[in-house]
Amino acid sequence: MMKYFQANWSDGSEEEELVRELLDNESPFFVLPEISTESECSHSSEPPLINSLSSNVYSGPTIEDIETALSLTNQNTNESANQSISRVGISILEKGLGKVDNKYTLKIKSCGDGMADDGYKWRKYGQKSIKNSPNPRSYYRCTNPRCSAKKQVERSSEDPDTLIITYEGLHLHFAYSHFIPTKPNNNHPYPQPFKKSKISSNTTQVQDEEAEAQHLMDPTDSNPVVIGPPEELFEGAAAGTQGLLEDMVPLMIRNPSNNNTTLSNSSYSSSSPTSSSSFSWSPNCSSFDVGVVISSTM
DNA sequence: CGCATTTGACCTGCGC
DNA sequence: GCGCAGGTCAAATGCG
Repeated sequence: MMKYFQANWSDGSEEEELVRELLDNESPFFVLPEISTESECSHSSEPPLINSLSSNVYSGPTIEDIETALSLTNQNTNESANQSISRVGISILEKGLGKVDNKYTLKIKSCGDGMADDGYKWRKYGQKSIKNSPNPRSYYRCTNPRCSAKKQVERSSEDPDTLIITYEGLHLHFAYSHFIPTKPNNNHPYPQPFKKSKISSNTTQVQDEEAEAQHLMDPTDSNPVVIGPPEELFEGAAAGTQGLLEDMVPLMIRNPSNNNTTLSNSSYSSSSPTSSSSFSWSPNCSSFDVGVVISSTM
């Protein structure tokens, strides 16, 4: 099932994008539980306190580091430049965000009993006690049937307040923010919520979608990356009966005041200055690997 | 009633 | 081959 995903992981852009999201303290994608005397997490209505937390939560690479890496990505196109980019990426990873076997590990302060909320909707599918560790590890899977991104959350044995989150796979949600600005004429600025569908009852549809994704990512295609006009892709997703974009809803609800930030802060708003104003689309923009999740454990 | 979580069973990979 | 540990599945359970 995952075989057609492999080819894209070596492309550093996914890594950069994933790193970027993991570190983006201005993004709504990583909302930490609120630090307050009321140990209650602010989920949907409170703005993230990332800025105030960042120094406590994460001492590794900053978004500026990622910006630097991304800017280098755009300014350099030849092979030597790519090697430079790779070095930057490695540098970023070495600064605190761990990467092991294509899994990204992020250590954050849990700020109480709540777990970090990265803004996505995860479904817990398992929990295991780990040998030599007093803390069990929880396994989460993205609830989007087209996204098989997973994450593992465990509490650090060294610091009970620190959560170790291991991300495996690239969220297709990365692509959402790139779709949104492309529909300025749409009456609804954001994708409309879809009626939540049961995963178990949509097996056939999911299979169809996976087949579609496989088709889109067919490495035998003459152009496996450019899968068509992005607008068509967007409309196809938005017009479909499957809630491809449904996860955007909690995202928007979570940070309604951050929508502009989300949009303007989209990775390629700054990384594609020379691209068409209507859309940023290039073979290097692999965030459009819709439905693509890179699995490192195959 | 629908959905998420819990949790024990099962599967798989790896080292001995 | 066997045992162990990590990862996943799925029935049971809880909750709104």
